[in-house]
Order: sequence, then C-alpha cells, then structure tokens
Amino acid sequence: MTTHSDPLGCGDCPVRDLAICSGLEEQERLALARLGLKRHYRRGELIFASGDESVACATLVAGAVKLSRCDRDGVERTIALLQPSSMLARLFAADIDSDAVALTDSELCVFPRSLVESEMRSHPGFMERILQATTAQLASARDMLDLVGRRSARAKVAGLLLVLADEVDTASPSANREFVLPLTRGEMATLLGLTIETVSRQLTGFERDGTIERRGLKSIAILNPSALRAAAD
Amino acid sequence: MTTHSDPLGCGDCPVRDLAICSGLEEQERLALARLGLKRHYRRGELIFASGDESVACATLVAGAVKLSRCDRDGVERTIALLQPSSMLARLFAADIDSDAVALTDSELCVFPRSLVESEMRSHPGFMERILQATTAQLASARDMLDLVGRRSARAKVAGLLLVLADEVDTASPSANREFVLPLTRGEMATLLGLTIETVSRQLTGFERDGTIERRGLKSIAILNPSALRAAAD
DNA sequence: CGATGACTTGACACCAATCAACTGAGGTGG
DNA sequence: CCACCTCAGTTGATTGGTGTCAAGTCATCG
Repeated sequence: MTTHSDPLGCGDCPVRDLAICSGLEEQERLALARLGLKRHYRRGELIFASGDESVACATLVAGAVKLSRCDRDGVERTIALLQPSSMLARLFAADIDSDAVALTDSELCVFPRSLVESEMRSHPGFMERILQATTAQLASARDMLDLVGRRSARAKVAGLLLVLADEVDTASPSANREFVLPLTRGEMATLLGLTIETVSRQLTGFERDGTIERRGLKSIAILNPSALRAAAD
Repeated sequence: MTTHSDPLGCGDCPVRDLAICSGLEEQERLALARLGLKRHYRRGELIFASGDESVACATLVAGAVKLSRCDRDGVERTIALLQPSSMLARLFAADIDSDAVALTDSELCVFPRSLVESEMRSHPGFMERILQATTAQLASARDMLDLVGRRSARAKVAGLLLVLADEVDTASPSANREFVLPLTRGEMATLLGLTIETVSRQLTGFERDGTIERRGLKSIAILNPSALRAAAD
C-alpha cells in the first residue's frame, strides 16, 4: 500500500456498500477519493445554504442531516431527513434550494460536483447507483408528504415516531423498542407543520395512553406499536 | 418510410424533447417505440394501483395525473402531481406504492419496465435523462412538502394556486393570468391536508380581497399575484 | 450552584373540521 | 323544451382542535 492508497479511509467506511461510491470500481473509487475530503460537522452546523452555488456533492457517512427552507417571516420548514449513506447534492442545477443542517454530529465525504457528474457519465454503474439513491430519496419525500398531509396532529406525530423508529432499527418491528430522537421538539414541529407545544402535548397524550414511554428527553420507547400504527391514520 | 417507422407517432409528440425518450438515439427510440403502446385514460380512470406489480414504465404525453394513497379509513392523500413529459414508474422496486389516477383525459406511452431498465443500462444518455427526470420529481416533491407543511389554510391554498398557475404557464409571471384548475376542490383538499369546505372558503376569501377571480367553476384568474405570493407564506 | 435552553403544562382565542342546507351547472329523459 | 336529477361547489352554524401567550419544570453545563 502506498501512502495515499486510502485517503478518505474508505477501508472501514460504515456505508461503503450503501453509498453511491459503491457503484464504482476500486480504481475509480480511489481516483474520486483522492479529490474528495472528509468533513465533520457539529450538531446545528450549516453544511450547505440555500442560494449557494451547487459545487459539491457529498455522502453522509455518519450522523443525521435535515434539509429545510425558511419563508420570509423566518418560519422554517423541514423538507427532508437524511440518513447515513444518503447523497447530498443538487445535480443538474446551478444552485442549492434548501439549507442542509447537521441534526447530530455528522461526518461527510465531499466531492466536487463536476467530478461526480463526469465520473457518472463515464461509469454507468456509478450513474445507476446515483439514480437508485435519487429514487430512494423520492420515495422517502413522498412518504413524508403522506405524513405531513395528515389532518390531525395525533396522526402526524404517531407517523413520525414510526418513521424515526424504523430509521434507527429496521430489524425488530416489535414492542418495547427504545430509540433516541435525532430531532428536537421544534424540529419535529417544523417537519410536521405543527407547533412545539402541540408536538409535546401529543407525546404526553401517547404516554398517558401507555402507547409510548419517554425516557429522558431524547429517548422514547414504543410500548404498544399497534396502537401507534392505529393512531397514525 | 416503412409502415412501422413511427409506431407511437413520436414524430408529432408534444413532449418528444422533454420526455426520457429524448435521451435515446433515433434508432433506439424506434426500438423502444415498437415495444410500447399508447393509451388513453378518461378523467378519474385508474392507471396503476397501489400494490400492483411494477411492470410498466410510462411517459405522460398529454393531460394530468395524480399519485395518491389511502389510509385504512379510506381517507385519500395525494402525494404528487404529474405534468406532460413526466415519467410514471417505480424503478428498482417490485411493486407500486401509490395509485396513479388521471386528473383529466390523458394520453400515456407505456413500455415494459424491464426493457426501459435494460435500455438505460446500455445507453448512458438515456439513463442520464431518467436521472434528470427523477431529480426533477424529487425537487417537485420537496416543493410540495414545503407547501403542505405550511400552517395556515390560507398559505396552503395561495401556494397551490401559484404552483398550478406556473404549471400552466411559466412564460408570463404577470397579472391577469387565467388558468384552468386541473383539480376539483376535493383534490386540492386531499393534496393540502384540508377539507373541501376550507379550500372553498379560502378561494372565496381571495376573491373578496380582489386577489383572484373565479370564472366558471374550474377557471381562475390571478388579479394580484404579489398579494397571492404574500399570502403564500 | 446558578444559568441557560429545551421541554411541559395551562388558559384562552381562533381557525379549521364537521354537519347541514343551499346553489348552480351539466346531463337525462319525458 | 323543460323538468328533473345528480354532483360539485358554496355558505352558514357550531364544535373541537391547534395556535398563541405565559408560566413553570427539567436537564445540561459551566
């Protein structure tokens, strides 16, 4: 191994088989890695800002990121939640249309967008991976739309808890799942089009029901998943 | 020209330079056209149903289509509006996750999904077009999320009117634009997470303001676009 | 231990859902 | 041609849910 055989530490990358890079041959992946860089962001840190020129293409390696917008009164609306292995990029567009903010301390691999686009044109397997990633994000955006379009606060919050629980742990869809909320109450509220107080009251309601249990401020256990699913629509 | 030189009538297709087929060379496009078929759907007709096997990939040539889902109480939620040139497909997935319904009389070119996927793997230009289309749908889904996440009915309806006006006519973003709503009040309501009555009342409100004018049941003129934009957030 | 910020709870007002009646447009049939 | 039907849309009265404002609690950190 030469000194620069693994500049980004791809060797022990937790998302190496999920992220778009997995569509590249070893050699191309290395070429990309040489021109990329790994960056850490603290919770709350701004990664890209709406209006920025779209020059980068990134992969979320660890942590959690939200995309959001603000209207002119400064009211924020979250339009996407991104998990590790997600691609952060605006392909085919001159500039960014939303803020990207780290929800928890996060790690990203950042590449020049132009490089990613040119690599993708010469490597169909890479482009297919990017298409898959985009398709997955589209499906998830539509799921969110379904969620946010619900008419009662109860259904919205229940649905969000189920989404967040699944994100944490797809393995055991059973009772007593405990997971850590990556979102504050305020972030849940801007995501669902509700207020902090309403989100809080819904959580209290579910806890009174025995549907969930709050453990500390950020941790939630789902005691009765079927009750939660029933509440979700 | 031989008898089968233009089986789908691509020659005078209104979206021939916009749809994904435009990513193909003449010869490949013809090969695809030979295995596709053109179908008409009446307003309200079901094109694909949630749960169906994902065997087709279609292009909306003319008309308008919505994607929607129902919860177990039968409450419908619309998760996307598709315009001419949009691709209707669930790539990389075994089955369909939402109903596709014609909003107006519509015309679609339908192809076997397997064929589209294999063509895309052998023609990078075609895959890039599909990626572009998917990226555009993702952007539009996030715009919708922004819209539906607004907290007042007034802002939601105002935003929707602006979206619909743009869809009809991007050319003149000025006053006195008149356009035909492709959606009934009920469809606007399921899209925004409101009720028919609320949508109706908001429209009446905007009309009293002098912001819009209703002309017949389905036609709307925007008299004061900036007032509408102000109301939209 | 005090300060800060996130969260919860309460009281109240208001907006949107609900239920119900009415209007108007389009279509059918006598 | 008009009467009638049907369905989408509008409007009104009322209720209930969610936003708002305000106070209070809890966790974390210096």
